[in-house]
Amino acid sequence: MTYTYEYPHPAVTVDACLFTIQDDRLKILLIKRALDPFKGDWALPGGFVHLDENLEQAVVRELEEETGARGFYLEQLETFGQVERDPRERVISVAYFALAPADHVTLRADTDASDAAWHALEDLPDLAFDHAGIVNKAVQRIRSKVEYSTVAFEFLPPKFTISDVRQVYESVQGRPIDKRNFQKWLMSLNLIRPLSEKRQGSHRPAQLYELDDAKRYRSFD
Amino acid sequence: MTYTYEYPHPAVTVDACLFTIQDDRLKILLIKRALDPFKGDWALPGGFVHLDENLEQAVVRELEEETGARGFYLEQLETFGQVERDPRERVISVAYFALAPADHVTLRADTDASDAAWHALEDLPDLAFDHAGIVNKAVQRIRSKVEYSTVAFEFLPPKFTISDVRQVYESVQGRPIDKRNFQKWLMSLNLIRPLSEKRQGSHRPAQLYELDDAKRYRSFD
DNA sequence: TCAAAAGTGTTCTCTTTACACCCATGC
DNA sequence: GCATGGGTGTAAAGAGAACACTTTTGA
Repeated sequence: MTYTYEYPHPAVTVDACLFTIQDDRLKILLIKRALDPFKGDWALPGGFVHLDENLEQAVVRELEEETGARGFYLEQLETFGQVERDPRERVISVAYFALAPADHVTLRADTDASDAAWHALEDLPDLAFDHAGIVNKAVQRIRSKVEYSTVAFEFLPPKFTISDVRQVYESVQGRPIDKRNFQKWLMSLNLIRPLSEKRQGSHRPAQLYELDDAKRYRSFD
Repeated sequence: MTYTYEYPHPAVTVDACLFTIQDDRLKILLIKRALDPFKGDWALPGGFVHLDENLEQAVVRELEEETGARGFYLEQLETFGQVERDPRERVISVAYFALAPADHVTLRADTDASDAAWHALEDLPDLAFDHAGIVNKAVQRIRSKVEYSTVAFEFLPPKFTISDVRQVYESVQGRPIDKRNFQKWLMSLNLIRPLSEKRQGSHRPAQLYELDDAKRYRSFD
């Protein structure tokens, strides 16, 4: 079956930059392409938008296919439409970024991808298409968003300690943060509630907190 | 002539929110649609992306057709792709916003538009498609961008007074700003250079300045 | 001489930063 | 008892906000 139009139409894809924090490093999910073009190269998960689904639905579908997980924080990043970005035909890609706690995701390769893996940002392989540029933009966006909003909590599981939160900020910003100042600041935001549990370890137990759900995502100011 | 594809393709358009400041108010350029759908309604200027042009080129082309002007500050806003947003076929629209000094633009209606006019934001007519939502997003974006970058200067002509700058900020933010604090802040940024001219009026002449071009667009921090 | 906008400093408040020691647990 | 990360306060500096009068011109 074929589809015919009076004017030429581009193809439209969605691509996702799914980030998580693992081993105190910001990491991104990449898939190894099983098909040409760029067969064997690493690339962002993504695919063509179906005509009967919204853009967000397309990203959610693609991410679910790759990771088996749902319910990521998802936000549109930017649309990339350079004429020559895909050698096959004119392809306009709407890029999204998504955030998830590492344990929320179970990787599974599907038909489009021969492999899927987390990659630390400081150590990325060469990427297919213009995906390196997309990843750059996404990283910039997350770094700045963490400064003026509560997105950082999207990297955390439902129960967490204050040190967990601080480590997220340190991983994203790539620098150490003063423990006392950070705690004071975080508490002044009134975002989190202490639980009656503590986390045990071979040291003093740490108070666990949960995010006040009404405040799950907000900008400061 | 027709165009045939193996899979269905959406149409892709660009839409532009061109803002200016006129009479101390933030205004947006709208065109009155000459054709169905939404014939006779006001809408954002825009049109279909040609397959041999980049997205930015498409916006520049469309704006030039409507206004006869070039060289706007232009930035991608967001892509709108709800399934039902256009009654004709699946249309995905990449929205941009553009800023210009009022005197940079001469309106001219072309074949697609029976009319083109500036509209104050507090007094917008009903808009075609989902354009009201696009305008909302664009206004939010400009308001916040003015706070953390030098975009405001894109509303100003090459020579301006400090009061001119302040009035831009007041118009965008919709509230008065303390004259002394504003001047201190602006000067501390080291963005502008005094000229040897002054602007005359029926009051004390005002020092004219120009923007240091190396600093035309930058974020604070 | 009056109306209109230009130009100019100081004080106070609040926010941000720097910095060091004791605590509770597991081994 | 020692190693590990958890938990806590104060002082100094810097940024932002409040606030009023004199100057220069054209009419």
